[in-house]
Amino acid sequence: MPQTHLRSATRYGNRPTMKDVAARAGVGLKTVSRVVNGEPGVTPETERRVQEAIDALGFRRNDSARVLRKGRTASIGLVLEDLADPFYGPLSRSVEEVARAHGALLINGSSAEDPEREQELVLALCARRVDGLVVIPAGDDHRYLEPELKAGVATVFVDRPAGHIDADVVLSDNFGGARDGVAHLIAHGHRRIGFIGDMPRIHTAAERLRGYRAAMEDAGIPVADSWMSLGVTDPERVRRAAGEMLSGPDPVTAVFAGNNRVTVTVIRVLAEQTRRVALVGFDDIELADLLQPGVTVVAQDAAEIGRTAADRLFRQLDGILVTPERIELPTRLITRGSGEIPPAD
Amino acid sequence: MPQTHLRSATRYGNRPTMKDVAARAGVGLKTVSRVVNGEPGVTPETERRVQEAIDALGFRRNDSARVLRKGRTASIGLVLEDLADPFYGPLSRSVEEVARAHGALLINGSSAEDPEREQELVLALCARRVDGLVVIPAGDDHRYLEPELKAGVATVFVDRPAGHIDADVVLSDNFGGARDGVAHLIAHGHRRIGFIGDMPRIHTAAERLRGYRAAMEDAGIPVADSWMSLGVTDPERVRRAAGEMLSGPDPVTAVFAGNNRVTVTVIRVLAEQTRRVALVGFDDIELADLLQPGVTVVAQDAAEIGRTAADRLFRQLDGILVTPERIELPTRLITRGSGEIPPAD
DNA sequence: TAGAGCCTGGACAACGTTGTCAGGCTCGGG
DNA sequence: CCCGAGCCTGACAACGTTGTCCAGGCTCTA
Repeated sequence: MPQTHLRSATRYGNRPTMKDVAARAGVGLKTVSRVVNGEPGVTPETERRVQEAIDALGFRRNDSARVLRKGRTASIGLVLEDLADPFYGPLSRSVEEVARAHGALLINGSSAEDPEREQELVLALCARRVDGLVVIPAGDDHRYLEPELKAGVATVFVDRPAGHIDADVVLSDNFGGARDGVAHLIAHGHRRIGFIGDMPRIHTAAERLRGYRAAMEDAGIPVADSWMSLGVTDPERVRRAAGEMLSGPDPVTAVFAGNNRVTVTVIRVLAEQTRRVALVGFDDIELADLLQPGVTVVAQDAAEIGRTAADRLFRQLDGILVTPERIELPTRLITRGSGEIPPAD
Repeated sequence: MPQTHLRSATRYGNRPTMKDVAARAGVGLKTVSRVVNGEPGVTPETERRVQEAIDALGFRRNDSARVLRKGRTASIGLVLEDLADPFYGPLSRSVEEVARAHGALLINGSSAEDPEREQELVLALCARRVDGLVVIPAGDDHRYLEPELKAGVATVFVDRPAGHIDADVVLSDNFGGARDGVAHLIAHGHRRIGFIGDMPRIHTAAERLRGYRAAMEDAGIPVADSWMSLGVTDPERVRRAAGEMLSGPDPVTAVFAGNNRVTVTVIRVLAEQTRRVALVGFDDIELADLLQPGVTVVAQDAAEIGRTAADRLFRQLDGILVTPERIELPTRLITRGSGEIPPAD
């Protein structure tokens, strides 16, 4: 019995509880609770005594117990691909900002594009009873979330729709953006245009590829297989892919890069070329305007996407929304030079 | 009484509890707990029945209750300045990676360089009983953390030391890095070198300024006041500051930029100059090698800093460390061209 | 076949907080 | 002087889980 007491006392390294504060202030437990939560009905004198005890003991309310009692954690989870990616930093920050406005904290997790890890993270967040989830999906089957949705966990998907479940999704107009970007190249006289992008099993990559194809078809240009390189993002392979489409029997005069990582590598490759090759990239990159030439991109607004998703999440939590929706945000073509280079052949 | 039951049932939107699972499986509550936690002492047959009930009900353990009971949350907090800053993304990611290896989740918070907000965030994290804290300080007085430290919250400061308390800190060798960077300019013949940095009340800024002064003094070069611009980071003011030191009566032939944001703006200003001015920046920036000329920088390894800090945090949690230490990580001078431009005067 | 020992399962308290409710006090009016 | 209204205060249960402890049934051996 004394042992039990000892253990409980060292539990959080001797953290005082409301009971301790109450004892020291000579009041009841509930009175302490009232003071801590700013509830009315406490005499100034009593409040002063309690506050004194709180300061003296360094008391800090235990939110775990509070959550258990109240059922709301005032925290939301954000599962994304990789926080180190410059696209996700601002996105995460804007989600945090909205959460903060609603008094909630943000728990971040990186899935590293691994579906299993995504599920693991999401379920861990659910076990902590986050009030809501913003998920940038890595996998394409999210039925494992059904019990959670039924239990009332607000959920918004971002960047790619959820697989096999009906949920809100906020994303950029990947198709339209890519189509416009490629059309821009065509408008500048290009016909042999290369495409380097991620695996089509990734929704954004598939949509952008579709946009590329649509633009080419609209212009009546048949696409050669050698112009497309899919499932390629690591620098080494992008380098090889770009090299091939630039030197083949039917060399391209322009390249459309499917995402920011690809764009960066393509810039490097093009810098080594003697021939001038046009480039439009999907996603903006920092300092793109300072390069020679400036890099023309199809930009998405990561912060705006995050804000929109988080807004929707909290509206779900307020019980305002019921029907899952798909929200597509427009992209913006930013011309800086690289996309306006005329074909050299 | 029936009302109470109704409320409890709708608490988390009808989330099943171990009690519900136990009832459905026809076993005791504790048996469910054992199955969920993989504890021994359950027949395969019983386990099967329990597992079935769990799946049927979509049960997910409530970690809030678990935490309350066990005293460990398996989560750590990271308070930084701004997750959208390219320096902090990789840092956060590497902290997350270490946390993950220890089975912990990461809660992120951005202080926006506001001391009050920092404190608010840190205390909110403490109320949630995070096991540990990694803090990039915004304020310079952290005595408010004393009760927490005493209560056993592991804490590591990053980038700047804690104020008025004794705690671990992991940072770059800001002084040495800046001194080396400036010495590099001096070695290339410069004598009139400008310095643009943040307010000296920020530790890193002060250290870098000290490094600048040390390098100049080592070379026996007296520093003119008009060469130094402190407390300047927003583009507009950097622009003005740079303009002044480039056009004054005693114009500089080289600039040392105190952080990544300053560097970017200075690059823009220099690009507009006819005269060629040398530049070395503190912090690496993306694509720095693709610019004309490439940007010479003093680089810190954000990921390594995060990893080191998180490692130390968990070592504290394992009870291995006792004495707070200051760990300084080396910086690396990366020459790319802009720092090797000879003085033009 | 009886007893010892092991294995499985369940009852119960506790973690720290908050919602409910009732008791006691003060104050003013009749 | 008494009574009711209104304000403070505190006792108590409950949130969902896990640690402790004990009971009952089984196996194995003598």
